Amino acid sequence: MAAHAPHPDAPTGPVPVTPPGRVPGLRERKKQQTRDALVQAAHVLFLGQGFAQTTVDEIATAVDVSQRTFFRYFANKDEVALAVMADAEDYFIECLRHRPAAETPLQALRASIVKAWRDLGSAEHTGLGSIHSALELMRMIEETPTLLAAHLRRVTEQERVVVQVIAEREGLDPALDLRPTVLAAVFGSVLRAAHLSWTADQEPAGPEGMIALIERHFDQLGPALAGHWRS
Amino acid sequence: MAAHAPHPDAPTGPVPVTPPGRVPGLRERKKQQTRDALVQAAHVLFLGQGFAQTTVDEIATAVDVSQRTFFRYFANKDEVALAVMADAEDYFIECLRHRPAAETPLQALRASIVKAWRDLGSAEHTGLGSIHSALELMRMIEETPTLLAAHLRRVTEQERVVVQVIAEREGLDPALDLRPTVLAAVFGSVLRAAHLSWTADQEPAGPEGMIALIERHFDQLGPALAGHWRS
DNA sequence: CAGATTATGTCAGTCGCTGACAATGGGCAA
DNA sequence: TTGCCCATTGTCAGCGACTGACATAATCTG
Repeated sequence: MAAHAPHPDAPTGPVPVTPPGRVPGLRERKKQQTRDALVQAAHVLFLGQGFAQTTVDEIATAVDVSQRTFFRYFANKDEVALAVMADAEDYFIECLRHRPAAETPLQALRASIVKAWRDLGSAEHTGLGSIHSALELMRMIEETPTLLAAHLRRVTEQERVVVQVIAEREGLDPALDLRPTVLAAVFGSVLRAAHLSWTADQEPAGPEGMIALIERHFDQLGPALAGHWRS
Repeated sequence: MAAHAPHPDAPTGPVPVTPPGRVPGLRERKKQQTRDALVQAAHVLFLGQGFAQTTVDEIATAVDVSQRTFFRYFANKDEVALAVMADAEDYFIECLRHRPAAETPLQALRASIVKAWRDLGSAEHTGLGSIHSALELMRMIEETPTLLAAHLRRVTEQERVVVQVIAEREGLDPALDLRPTVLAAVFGSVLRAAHLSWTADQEPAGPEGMIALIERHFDQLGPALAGHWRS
């Protein structure tokens, strides 16, 4: 589920981070707890009264912490809304890392999102928040300019990670060979197109519906790049 | 150069908009003037002391208008920084609209950005601000999270326009045929990859260098999507 | 030259976000 | 257990982005 450093600090110094298999300890647990509570409360409020209409104060007092504490967990209001998406993306990267080397890069990418969606869809809860509410979130993101902007930025950052993973997988240097970069970019854009057409749909089809949409978009990659369309 | 409505309002009512070939009139001219001055002043300040370190007040007083007036021209601080990019994108769309129908959709897109960059590069000034300062702007955008986010959002909005133009061009309904959407997405992502590698370069190569970069990235489209890379 | 429009300035206020400092409370060694 | 260290939190004060409301000044229309 990836740690997600509280925010400005990434200690990395002595060893405040949980040693591999050790029990987190009370302090760490409470932290995770309030973080989760903040995300939870924020989602409820956002979906109930809208993103802009919800103040950070409301979220904080709902969890009974100070506003200042909220900002120690999230750099800004956007971040708390995008938290679940971030976790999902991390899981996708994990899937990608475990793909068999025999697969084509494009195949590996495609198989990874499908797997990620299927797993997160069946798991019912990604640690918190069902897939269902995550989907409502996606629609909200698409409708809220500032959120959409922040989300797109996150996505492009993840794309860099994808470039790195693909490059390692194929034993290439992304600085010399443009293919990993281009592939990651194309992959990301196709995914986003699928997301968009998903949220545009009035029908809130389940995760399986989303997977179907993704597949359909990928299937159009070849035809779209092909020569003349009227033949 | 596309109107860019002052902001919250889009009259469209009687006819305050300039009738086709009529002289703009004093009021309109002064408006355009202060708008340009604001963009100009903002760029100087941004490049000189950084985006975050520049307050809206500074920009406004530099042009000798109130802060409130600034916000009547631009919805937020981001917008004034992205204004030139927006104009460039509008010009690109214009180029795309005039591409011969004989070209493949992908060819038309590719030819359009190249033409857009070349024209804007040789024109020396896009109405204001040379290409050179525009390039510095791009680097700043890439380095400033909030600006990057806003820029990405703008880009995806332009992608919708591209979808529309391509669909009309080929006589398709984008709701039924996914190819325009997928193509636009892929095109946008490849372009962005080129932009990124541009700003990553220490060498501030001119517009021609950028065109070369774009071409190189497009040439990798096929190879990137092809099967196994190690053959 | 009126009188209708429209851009602009002023003012006051909300909200996102941050630095500084003090207080609380868990982690841990003696 | 005791007591020290340090992390987390709360409080406070403040800056800057942004907005609504209203008054003023400028342009445009006839």
